[in-house]
Amino acid sequence: MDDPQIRNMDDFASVSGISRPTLSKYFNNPDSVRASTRKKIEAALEKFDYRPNIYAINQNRRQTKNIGIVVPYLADPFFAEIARNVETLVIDAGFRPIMLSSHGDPAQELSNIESLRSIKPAGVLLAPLGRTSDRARIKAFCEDVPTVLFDANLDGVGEAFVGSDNDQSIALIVEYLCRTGTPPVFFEMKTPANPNAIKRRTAYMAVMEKLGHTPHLLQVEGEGWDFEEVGFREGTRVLSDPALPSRTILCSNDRLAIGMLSAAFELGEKVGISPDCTLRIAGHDDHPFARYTCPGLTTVSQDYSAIARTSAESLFSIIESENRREARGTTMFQGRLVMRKSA
Amino acid sequence: MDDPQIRNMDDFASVSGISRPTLSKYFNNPDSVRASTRKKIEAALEKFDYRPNIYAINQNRRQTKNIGIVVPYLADPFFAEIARNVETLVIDAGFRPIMLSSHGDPAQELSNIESLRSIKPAGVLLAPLGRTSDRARIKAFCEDVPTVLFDANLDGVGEAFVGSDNDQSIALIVEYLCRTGTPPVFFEMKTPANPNAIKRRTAYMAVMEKLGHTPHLLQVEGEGWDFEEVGFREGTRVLSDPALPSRTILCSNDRLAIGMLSAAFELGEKVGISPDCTLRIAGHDDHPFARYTCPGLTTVSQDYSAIARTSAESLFSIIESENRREARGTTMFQGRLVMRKSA
DNA sequence: AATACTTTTTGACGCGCGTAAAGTTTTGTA
DNA sequence: TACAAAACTTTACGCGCGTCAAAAAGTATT
Repeated sequence: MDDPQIRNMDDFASVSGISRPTLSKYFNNPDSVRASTRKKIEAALEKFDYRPNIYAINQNRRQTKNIGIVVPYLADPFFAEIARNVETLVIDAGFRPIMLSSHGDPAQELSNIESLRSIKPAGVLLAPLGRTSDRARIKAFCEDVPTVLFDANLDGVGEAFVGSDNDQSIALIVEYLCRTGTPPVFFEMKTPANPNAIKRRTAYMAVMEKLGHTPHLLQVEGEGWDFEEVGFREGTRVLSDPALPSRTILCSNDRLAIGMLSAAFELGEKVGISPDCTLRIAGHDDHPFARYTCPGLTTVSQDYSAIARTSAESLFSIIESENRREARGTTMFQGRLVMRKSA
Repeated sequence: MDDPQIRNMDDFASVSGISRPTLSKYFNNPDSVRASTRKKIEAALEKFDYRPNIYAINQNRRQTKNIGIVVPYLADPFFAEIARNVETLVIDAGFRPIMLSSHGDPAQELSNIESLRSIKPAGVLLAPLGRTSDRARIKAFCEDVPTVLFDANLDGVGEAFVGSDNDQSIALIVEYLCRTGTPPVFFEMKTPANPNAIKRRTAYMAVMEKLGHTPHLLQVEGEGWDFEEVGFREGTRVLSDPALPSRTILCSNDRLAIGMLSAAFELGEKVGISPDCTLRIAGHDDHPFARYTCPGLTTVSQDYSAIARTSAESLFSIIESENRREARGTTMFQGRLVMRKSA
């Protein structure tokens, strides 16, 4: 780093011996200038500490390099993990990720996309809240900004959707549970906050009917995103109820199951598949902590990295193709049964 | 919303009947204009959809309204939770939070602060990686941008530090464990990734000496941030070792403890304080999931929201005082014993 | 009603960079 | 060596807003 303070691209043009428009081309895309010029510029960059002013750049470019990433609840390790995957892909593709969490709140979700609008992103990767999302306002946003939905779908909103096939994954675990013991009841929140809850409920109903069993829903009270707490509190209640229709419980997601396993432990229930067990509990998602429950949680895994990669790549291709609207694509990945000891 | 497209502040000046410089004042600080003009402007904002271009604003203002928030690992619920607290405070104070995760990687941490530099933030709230952080480069950054450290300290870096008093909190739990049973061994990673590990180790040594007991460190292998995995794998090994010096284990953090509880369960150990138990396990942090382990994890809580609030507020006051350097302040909050059933 | 004070308007410049047009140099090819 | 194509330089304008100075208008005080 040398002495003369480089204040702008003009200064840097002087010291590097390259004209400003060429520098501008270079910073926009280093491969767009001749190799010999590129070398000169990069040699100068070594010597002098200069970075283009990001605000001046974005003010004038019709399209920024920003990509918004919005997830429903970042403090949920499932979303934290998928967001981390997406973020890395966005950086590697040469974009600037702006990560926002809706904190489970539809108003925050709207405020997030409005705040994204003001930074004129090249595109947005949105995992919506789902049921509680303001579909109309989000749709309006997607008209203006190329957006790919992931994790949860909103019919007809955005350029594409990438997620898990809940029908398939729920069928997978329900069939497994039926094959290896008594058919499961389905444990969920009456007014579920998590995005795919309704899909999973209907998938459970359908596959139980198909297998010739009577579906049973345990729809418990509870608001918000503190799923473990709901699983624990309502699990304690449900497990103490002699009218519980089945001792095999499929939870709508792993976090509910984690809470319920804790409740079962407190109640002295022995959870698992061995003959002396009194209860089976299964979940859905393969949450990062699911393998450390007691016993380890049997669940269905979602392919985090495939979902992240596919949604990011389809956004990139939409951005590159100058937003020309093609048919709205839907990609759904298959769940995989993760057999541990809880069911 | 009316028809005429408002493209910039000039357009909005026309339709609102207020001059552009006055509008500029208003958007900078609504209270800086007369109430009557404010009303006129806000009436026009109701009718017309206009928001100042954020890039043009920030290009010209010497100070932006951006505040960077950097945490070591956002997929760790502890940091997710504290980051969520901080983010809310930043928004409420009228700033724009830019949340970044270092993903446990010192190179990423540097890349995060460099990327923050380019958006010219008014200030930064940084929870450093600690031991592995590039102290010199971070210090250099803090010379240019007002920065408050939280969670982990880097000596002499930044304007202030806000965190937990590890000496006090470790003493609290060690004294409790000694009072109620055999003195604990300390379980940690040999080369710990989490920021406060070393502080906790030395605090454990000191308080054990003070109480007249021989400290024992179990320093296990393991890299990275997959603490539950380390706790499980090495916990399995350690618990099977007949030479284990004490059946009371204090883990350096709750995530290690969660893994170890899982290992204990697998091994058929009964963890807890009742007479028939063979093992006691305690942690540190009061991790969001600590109450759902089997049994519930006895630990020391950190005051998330106090740390968040104090660090945010001290940054705000530094920003308002125009960065005039005062003495570097250090605030440490006391831990609180959280007695559950594991110890 | 006259005065002093506050607020707004008018007009103008600058921020740092994107980008276009026209002219000049370099490079690749025959 | 000549010549066309590609890359670069020069010149110039524009983006949307911050900000300043001077003039005008509005408000408060006596």
